[in-house]
Amino acid sequence: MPELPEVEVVRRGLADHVAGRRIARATITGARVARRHEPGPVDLAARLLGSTVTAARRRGKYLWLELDRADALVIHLGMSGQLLVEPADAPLEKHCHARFEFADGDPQLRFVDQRTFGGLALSPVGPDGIPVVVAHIAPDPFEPAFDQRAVVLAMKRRDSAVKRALLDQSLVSGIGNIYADEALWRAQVHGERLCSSLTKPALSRILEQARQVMTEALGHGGTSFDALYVNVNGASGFFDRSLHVYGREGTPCDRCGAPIRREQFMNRSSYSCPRCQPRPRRHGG
DNA sequence: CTTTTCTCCTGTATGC
DNA sequence: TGCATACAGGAGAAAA
Repeated sequence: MPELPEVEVVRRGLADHVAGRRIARATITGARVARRHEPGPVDLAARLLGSTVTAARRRGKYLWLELDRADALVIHLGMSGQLLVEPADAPLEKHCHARFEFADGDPQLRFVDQRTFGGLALSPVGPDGIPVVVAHIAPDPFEPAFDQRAVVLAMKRRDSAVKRALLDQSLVSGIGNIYADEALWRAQVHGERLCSSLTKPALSRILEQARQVMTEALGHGGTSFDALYVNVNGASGFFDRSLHVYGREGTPCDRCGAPIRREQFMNRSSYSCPRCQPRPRRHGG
């Protein structure tokens, strides 16, 4: 559920409340949250002791805390991960997997994750400033390193559905199921159209719409459907009120009035307008 | 190499 | 009321 705008909201919260502070104690429980850290959660916690957080950074849906040491603490929220800034005496959440206490006292930072698709890892940082465990992810549309022309060319060469390409983080990062559907509605393209069947300007428009809808969502504090996605203060964004297709099966299209349809694609729900986004005829063309 | 499918997880909603 | 099932879906491993 957290996609680029939601992760960026969390990153800003970390920058405001955690940057510049020294970790006095880390408590990481359960092997799963630290599954990307081979030596395990206890070792991970021990290695963080005494480190000062120098910055909070992001690429796509990946977050990391830059530290005053070689490695960065990489965090992925997965489906349901939350980073919460709270006083030490706040009741412990049922699915709290990590707690960070700082040398200057309250507030502390907690990683809470119901479905445990998220996780923490320590990673060296490459010369480009990107942690090596994040290096396989392409730049997101908000980065200076994002080269839209190159992404369009890479998509054009692909023999797969355009929605699949939008969700492929090695092509362009940060886009998830919600914003992919919203971008495709705005561009008036069905997600099962093959990339290779779309013109370069059409592919370019889709990417533009993706960036645009994520910009707007960020301005609204992100999208939240159930209380799972929240910022570091536990508050939900309200961009869900501005969605045109996602989660709106049967309601009239905001452009033409046709009832929004829901289809299965890649074992997930896809929402689109049957009139504005006609299905491809045969092989996606 | 490219592309697709499977798997991980738990709370909530729905159906019989 | 209870039990079973579907669903939410990011990302990496595995398979095709």
